[in-house]
Amino acid sequence: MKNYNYTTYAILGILTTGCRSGYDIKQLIDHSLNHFWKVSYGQIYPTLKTLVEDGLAEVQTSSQKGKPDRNEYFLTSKGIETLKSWLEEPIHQIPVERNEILLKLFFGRYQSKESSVSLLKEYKHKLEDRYLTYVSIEQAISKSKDKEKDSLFWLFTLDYGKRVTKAAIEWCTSTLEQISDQEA
Amino acid sequence: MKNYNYTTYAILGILTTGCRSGYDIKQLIDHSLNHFWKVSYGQIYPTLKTLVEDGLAEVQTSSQKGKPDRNEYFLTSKGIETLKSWLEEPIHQIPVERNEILLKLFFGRYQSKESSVSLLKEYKHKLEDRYLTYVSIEQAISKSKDKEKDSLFWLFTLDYGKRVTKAAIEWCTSTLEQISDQEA
DNA sequence: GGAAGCATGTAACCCGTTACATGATTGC
DNA sequence: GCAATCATGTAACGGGTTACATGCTTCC
Repeated sequence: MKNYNYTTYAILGILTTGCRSGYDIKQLIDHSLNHFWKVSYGQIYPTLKTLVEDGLAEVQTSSQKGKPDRNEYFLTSKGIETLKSWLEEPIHQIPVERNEILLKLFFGRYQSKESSVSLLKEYKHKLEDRYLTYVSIEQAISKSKDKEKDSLFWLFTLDYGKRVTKAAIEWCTSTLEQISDQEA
Repeated sequence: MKNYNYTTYAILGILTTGCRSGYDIKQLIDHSLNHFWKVSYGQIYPTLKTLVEDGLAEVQTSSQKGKPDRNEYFLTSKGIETLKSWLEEPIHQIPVERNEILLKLFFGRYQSKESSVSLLKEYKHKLEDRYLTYVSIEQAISKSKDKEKDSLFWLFTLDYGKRVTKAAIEWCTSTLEQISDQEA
């Protein structure tokens, strides 16, 4: 079986959730996977094309009144098999997150104390925003009446986001304290 | 002032630490920045070339007995200015970490319970390894007699790695429990 | 009249990894 | 004799973002 990149598997997976068009896929990613996965239209449309070429999906163009035509994609059984076999594959390696603030802090000696402090404060603020976003998405999923079977798994990914973000916020607090205490 | 990519700033920063050659830079990154930054030779050598072209650094080729020639790079004052002004710039956005295991879990409904469990266990194991690596690097830095002024900042970045990794490990434990409890 | 949402798509560009090429010395 | 370490570099490829192009409808 041919190997695809992660983006292709992500799209394959999203096609199982009821999303059908490139536009739908983008919406779902932006609203539900955004904390650990991003995809642009520049990837989505070409990928959908190759899915069809490789027989993993089929297209159907539907006309709608008042809206542009939609190309709707449906997984074939081959598509479902490809997805499932990827899901069963072991994880290759945990990614190294490139972190701009750590890079700047690493060279902190060449920076004023004030500058390090303001970078950290700003970063902390962004993390706090992110945390609140996670909480609100979590509540939206928990409250939704049509408890899909997916929702448990979606909550797991949000829980990950919350825990890791919280740890990062605590690190900001601790680091800010240490920088302030230093040669006070 | 021209804008460069992060890799360029990373290399600019590393040149302040006493590393002089492309080889040295790679060594330092692999040993000290590896938990939040990676760079390959395919980036280092071309970048060093453009640093010289843009007047941010100067080269000096030195012959050594028993070893190949080394191209040693030294920052110019323009290079130091460029680094400093980047350090003072605010962070643009916190990165979205692409996470393969979250992507697979997101589609967990199409996967057997056993498969999700084994993915998580394997992931947890890798995180635990990573955690231990951080601890040992931390100890090496703390014990080193020549306490450089950099070491405090280096320890900050390791602390970040430890905290975030620990949170991720705890998430694995919690998620594994929840999957096991489910329709037991 | 204008913004926002729906909808699809391409081309240029940037960035990064991998594989390849070369070659000397040291230690097992 | 072989592996490892030191050392530099390029080319091909893969992946991703951004900007651009198009155009209709609905709501303010």
